[in-house]
Amino acid sequence: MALNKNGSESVVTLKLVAEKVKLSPGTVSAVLNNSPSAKHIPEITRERIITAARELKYKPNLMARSLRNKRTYTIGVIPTDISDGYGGHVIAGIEEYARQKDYFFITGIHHHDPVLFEKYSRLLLERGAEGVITIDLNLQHSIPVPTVAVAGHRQDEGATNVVLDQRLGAQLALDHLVSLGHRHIAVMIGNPDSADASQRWGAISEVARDLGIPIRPELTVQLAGEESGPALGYPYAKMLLERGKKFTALFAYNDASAIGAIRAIREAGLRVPEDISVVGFDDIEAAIFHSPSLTTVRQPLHRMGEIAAKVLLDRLEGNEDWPKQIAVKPELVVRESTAKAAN
Amino acid sequence: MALNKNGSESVVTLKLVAEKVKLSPGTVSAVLNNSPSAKHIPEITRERIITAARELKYKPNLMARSLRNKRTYTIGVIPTDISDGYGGHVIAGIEEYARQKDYFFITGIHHHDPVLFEKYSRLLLERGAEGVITIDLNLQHSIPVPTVAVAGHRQDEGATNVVLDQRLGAQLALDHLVSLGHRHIAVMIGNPDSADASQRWGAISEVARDLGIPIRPELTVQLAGEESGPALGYPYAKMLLERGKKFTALFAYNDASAIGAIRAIREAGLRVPEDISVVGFDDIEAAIFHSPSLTTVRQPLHRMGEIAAKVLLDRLEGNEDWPKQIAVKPELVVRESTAKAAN
DNA sequence: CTAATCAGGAAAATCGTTTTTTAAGCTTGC
DNA sequence: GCAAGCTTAAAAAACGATTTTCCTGATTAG
Repeated sequence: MALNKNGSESVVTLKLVAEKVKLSPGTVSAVLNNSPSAKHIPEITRERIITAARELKYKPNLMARSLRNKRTYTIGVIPTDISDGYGGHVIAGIEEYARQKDYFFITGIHHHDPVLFEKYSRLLLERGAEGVITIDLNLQHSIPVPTVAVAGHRQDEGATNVVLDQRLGAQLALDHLVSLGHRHIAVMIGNPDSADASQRWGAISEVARDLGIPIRPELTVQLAGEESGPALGYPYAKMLLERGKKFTALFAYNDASAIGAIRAIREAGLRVPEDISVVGFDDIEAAIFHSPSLTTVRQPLHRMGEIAAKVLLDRLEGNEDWPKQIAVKPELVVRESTAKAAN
Repeated sequence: MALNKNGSESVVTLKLVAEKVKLSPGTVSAVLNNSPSAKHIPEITRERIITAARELKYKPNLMARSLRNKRTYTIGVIPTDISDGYGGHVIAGIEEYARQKDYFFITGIHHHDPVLFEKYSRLLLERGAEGVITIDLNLQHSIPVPTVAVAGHRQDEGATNVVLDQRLGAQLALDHLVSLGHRHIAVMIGNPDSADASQRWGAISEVARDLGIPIRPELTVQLAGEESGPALGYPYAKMLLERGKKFTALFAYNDASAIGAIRAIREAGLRVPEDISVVGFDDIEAAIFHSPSLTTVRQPLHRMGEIAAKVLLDRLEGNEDWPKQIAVKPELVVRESTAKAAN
């Protein structure tokens, strides 16, 4: 039964501070919180109280405060995964912002299992979460507290979506390829399960058309199946190559599939980037570790986490005027996997 | 000002349950908690209470309970990083176990900065953390609550270390290399900052000696500096190669440095694994994404997180008989980066 | 001069539990 | 026949903060 050691000294309560300044706890509380009921307390008394509190290192007991205020200062975070190099980055951003604002966060990792999701979201609410952030979730289950979805596209009232500007991502990548002389560009379309797949593909085909190099259907494949990681990209890249249609660049759905595709390209006796340039998406760790290191469209995951936390906390603090959607801008990271078009 | 929606219906308190069964809140509480003071309550009354509570879906308010019990059911987790493919895995394990046991966890990510570490550990205690788990931390700062260190080697009273069995890791990797015919094995020794570096190097040289192929000093390099990721391994592998001493296998400090080393080896005109086999350590995501995919010693990070959580929670529940150290067993994952020795 | 206002702060209520104390109604023992 | 001892449960105190109500002098308005 561990007791509440707060730092080092024994616990100092409001009553203790009150005794020290010979005032009542209520008065001390009012002054410390600058509450309206303290407007008649003269400056000199205020200062006495405040210095006393500082000297004693008074820290309000959060449980007591929560009980009284009916606030828990806790948000729930529901990521698909945390160890996959996506969720972890977003969570790091959330953590940073939330801690700085003196909020807790608690999590439930569901691995895309709807039953677990259901269970954990209930659990988090029971635990007193005042709001929820979901990460990479497409489920349309309405949650009775303010919600922010990172890389989700929720339509329900009460939800804010933090999404990537897919149009810009497509623009950056295709501009880069076109400026290197590529005209025959193959595209891997994401698995329909993946939250961003359809929007990204839409953006890519629009931009390509605008650039005057519409994507030819015979140069596209759509990923499918349960696989994730590079094993996902490999077979589809192989299919693409076996069609025998010529292309000098491949815009993969993400970094993982790009890496799988590079393997397939090499096995077909071609080189990256000399024969085929490859662009990924996300900028996961492996993108820089790989050889050749990947040119890719970076998602500012940490920042997306921060933004999600900021929007949610603002709402919890009473801001009624919250956005339905926030788009963040990706950036292009040019590395070794892209080069001038072969001919 | 979000209120406490717990699930769907309006909040049901102990008093409500008490009214429904026409008993006092105290009695209901005693029965629900099976507390000693309820030992004279007859079975029939108990059942009435319990079914009523179930019907109303009564869930005790955690804040109120914590306030009264001086328990917070919260543990603090202090990782170096969460988005690096190490901390994230460990945390996923902690999360799973803690949630199942109805504990919260809260985090402070310090990125190896001692000032931040100091600040966050204080913060977590102020927040009521009853115990702390550190991840990959070598600092010797004593914390006034029960502590478990994952991949740390703390000597202070009150701390349990959850570590990898480095001896076994070394054994697995070297057995593998030796069985492939390697006799001239180079070793990268970890950065002294890294929690496991010295123990791992100790284990490797012991095992090598036992196998009759002592590691020759001219075939070792020690990593240093602030870099992490493959950029860390690259220059040191280069140095190693430039010495001109022959070796057919390299046991890198970890996967990241292994990947950097492979790059250096290739630039020197050699092939992996045909000319030089490379073994990594950790089994991060990039190990399988890389080409060639890495043979590596896998750390069961998720499991280490679970174990850490279990030990800590057992202690918090009153178990006085806790271990000072728990070693978990790595396993060898053979992939493409190792092959028969060249000659 | 009296009534209303105000300054300054104490006292009490409250949040929802848990735990300790008290108490009423029976039974039992002598 | 009556104190002692069970049963069964209510009542009250406590956890530590916040908020509302109340109180006492002093000041001001009419």
